[in-house]
Amino acid sequence: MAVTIKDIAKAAGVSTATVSHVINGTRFVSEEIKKKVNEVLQEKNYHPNLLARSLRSQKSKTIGLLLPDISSFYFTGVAEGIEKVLRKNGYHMLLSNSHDDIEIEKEMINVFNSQLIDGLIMAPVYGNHSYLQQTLNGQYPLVFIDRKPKGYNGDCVVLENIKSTYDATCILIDKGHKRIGLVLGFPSISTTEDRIAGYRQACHERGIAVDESLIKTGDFKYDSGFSITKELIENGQATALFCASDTMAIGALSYLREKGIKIPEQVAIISSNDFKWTQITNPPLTVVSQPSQELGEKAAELLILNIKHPGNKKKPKEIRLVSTIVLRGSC
Amino acid sequence: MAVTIKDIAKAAGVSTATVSHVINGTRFVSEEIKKKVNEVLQEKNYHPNLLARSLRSQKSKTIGLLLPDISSFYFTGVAEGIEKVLRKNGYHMLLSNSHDDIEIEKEMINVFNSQLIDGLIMAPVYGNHSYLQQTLNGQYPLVFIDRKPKGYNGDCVVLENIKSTYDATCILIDKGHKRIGLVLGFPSISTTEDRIAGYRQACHERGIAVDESLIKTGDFKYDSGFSITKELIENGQATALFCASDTMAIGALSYLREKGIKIPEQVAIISSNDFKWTQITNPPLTVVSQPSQELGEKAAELLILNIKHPGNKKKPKEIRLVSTIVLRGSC
DNA sequence: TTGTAGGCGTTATCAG
DNA sequence: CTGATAACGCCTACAA
Repeated sequence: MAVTIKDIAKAAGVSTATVSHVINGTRFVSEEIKKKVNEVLQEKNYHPNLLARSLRSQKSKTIGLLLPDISSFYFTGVAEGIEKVLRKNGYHMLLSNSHDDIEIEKEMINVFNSQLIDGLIMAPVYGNHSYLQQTLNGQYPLVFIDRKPKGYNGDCVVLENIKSTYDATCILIDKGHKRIGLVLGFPSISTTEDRIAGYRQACHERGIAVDESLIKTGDFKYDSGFSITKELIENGQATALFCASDTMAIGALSYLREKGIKIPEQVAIISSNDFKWTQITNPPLTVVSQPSQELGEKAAELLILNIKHPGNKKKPKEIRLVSTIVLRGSC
Repeated sequence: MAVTIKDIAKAAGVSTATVSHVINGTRFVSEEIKKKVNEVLQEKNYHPNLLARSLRSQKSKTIGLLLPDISSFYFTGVAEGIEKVLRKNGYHMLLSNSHDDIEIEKEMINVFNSQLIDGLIMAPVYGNHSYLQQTLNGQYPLVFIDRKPKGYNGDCVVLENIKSTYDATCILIDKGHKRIGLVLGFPSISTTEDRIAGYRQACHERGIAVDESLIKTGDFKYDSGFSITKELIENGQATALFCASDTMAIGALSYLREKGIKIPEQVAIISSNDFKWTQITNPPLTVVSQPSQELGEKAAELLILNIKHPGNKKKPKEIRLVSTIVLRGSC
């Protein structure tokens, strides 16, 4: 049995209230008693029961993080940024994986609803999130990351995907490409839609007709990157590709390499996400360097702000971070 | 205020005990009452307060996971394996990052000691772990992963690093290399020591004298991979490299590429960890494919076993998983 | 077959 | 300045 505040009180000859106040510094205690209590605390190696504390204080100092894929390089960077800020503020993180499945997402939210967390950061999966209206009764603040959910309005921290895809497309067009294929993630999530919008805008401004068959959606995974690329090259005669994720880009590169297609001579490529390994492919990849850590930090800061000031129920806040394009040999 | 069991009891005209028993199916309740209670439960959208439940039952159904680097591809795979098994068993996961710093590790363990978790999985950082003897009073079971700690004995799930490094070294020696450099992680952690042991054994058996200056330790990061490689090549005249982590291998490759050194003609390379991107470097990397997900799964299974059967205090169990070498163009 | 009531370890509200 | 004591929400003897 772990040692409790009661044990300390008895051993120090004071009340539990005094012990609690010594621990938390929440009201005046004479130096003498304080010293005595601290001694006993040390001696008995006391550690507060956070469960009991949370139950009583209605604050768990824990936030939930719901990611669609915890082994994605991108989301891992986000998680690290979040963790950094949480640590600095004395919060912990309960991590879950929605596996990009809305049923699992709902299930996890129900778990989080059990007073376990003071706030939630989530990347909403593909699907309709209007269910959050009922599921979540403003029990705790919520910050969306990476994607804006459908059917629910809330604070979010996202990337300027319209602009970065616009820029990337312009770069490709300016290099003379007319058939640029998009290797995208899930359809009808905001990042995918934004990317398509940016692409269309660039094509439109540069006077290039958009061939819808060059816009393909997948699931962010290697295999879909591979197969979409195959289609775009074989059937679509694409001469350039924009990949929405590093993992899909690896799939794309694998296909190109397998077919002996030269980069960038025959097919140019720009990928999202900048990781160390993008420098050592041959040629090195031109990438949209997404500030994943910073996104996590901003989200955590915003969430903690919302936790500390629950009153601020104005219109949802939206933070947009810009990515930068790093030009390398692949285009 | 969230709806409690008391509210349900009042609304359904029964006692809290009955409600609790209906929820948990823990004693007989007449069909009629059961139906009524369930209706109210639905209607009021009740969710149990897991904190209160945990406080009462002394079980939180949550385990802690302490990793040295949550953005490492390898540990991310481990986390995913753990998460998978936990989910299947109705457990949650509290994730923390020790940043390979023993002070942070201690601090996090103290947090975990606060009855928050039913068990802990951790990859011990570089340093002495005898402090665990006092810090941990068998409050909850603990499973170490990836590395065996110094100064503390406990269950662990690790990789057969002696054998895999032995095999890798043999491959390089058999290709005619006599000056094989080791690009390792932290000194005196078990994985590093095991790798050195495997290397020595291979050299010894093949009649090659070990030049100690070819054995270099770092911190698993890109920069140390880069600088160690520079040293090994420039000063050590190494013609082959074994890298202890993917990230260090990227650093190594960056250096080699920068210097225009041909792989594998001038320098051969074998790296730990098999990720998709290792296939698209030029040439594709020969790797020690480490079963990171499986390691996570095994660790979680072992931990849950220990949680459910606390009596088993025999000698610490040690599970060793074998890696397989995937031959590609880099050696 | 169901209800009452005590307690898990804290914090917070009273008194004193 | 400090001590009792009542909650927090749930589970579970024990009673009825």
